[in-house]
Amino acid sequence: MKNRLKVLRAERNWTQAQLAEALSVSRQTVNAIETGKFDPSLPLAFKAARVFGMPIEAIFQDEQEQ
Amino acid sequence: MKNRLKVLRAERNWTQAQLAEALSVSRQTVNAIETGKFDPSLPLAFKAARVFGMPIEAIFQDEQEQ
DNA sequence: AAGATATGTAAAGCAAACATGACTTTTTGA
DNA sequence: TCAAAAAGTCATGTTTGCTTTACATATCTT
Repeated sequence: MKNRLKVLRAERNWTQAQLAEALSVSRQTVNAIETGKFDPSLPLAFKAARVFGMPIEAIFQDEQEQ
Repeated sequence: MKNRLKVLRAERNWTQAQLAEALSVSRQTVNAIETGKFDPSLPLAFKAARVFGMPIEAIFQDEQEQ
């Protein structure tokens, strides 16, 4: 699962801490997701979609082509 | 998190077991998600979107309006 | 009535998604 | 240059997604 969080954050000049607060998760969680340590839960992905005002698919991409 | 899995299944005349196989999860997992016991992971939501040929938002709905 | 099929549910266990706290490294700006 | 801010990382703990096994119930056919 790839994601564009870092880019979307940069476009808005947000820090990981600011995004974390907008999503009501910890800064470490945002960092871990950005660096690919784990995938967000579905509810968190929905929150991100709401925060960025775009569909989930525009933020997260399934890299499993299978 | 609400979902339309039961309806989408019915439209296709699929059993929970058939959907489970298409998603490569257990039948109990499909049942638990349908009955709201827990939310699917993001990768599993992507799989469902691929199986049904529609965006994640057309299958799962965030009911938190907050 | 009896068997087959579909669904619901429960318990136990594992792995992944989070949390908190603390520390190090990198980037930034005055 | 140097300090502050941002980002990265590690350890530890809790919660939740998901598994397997097992059993109960409902419906449908024969």
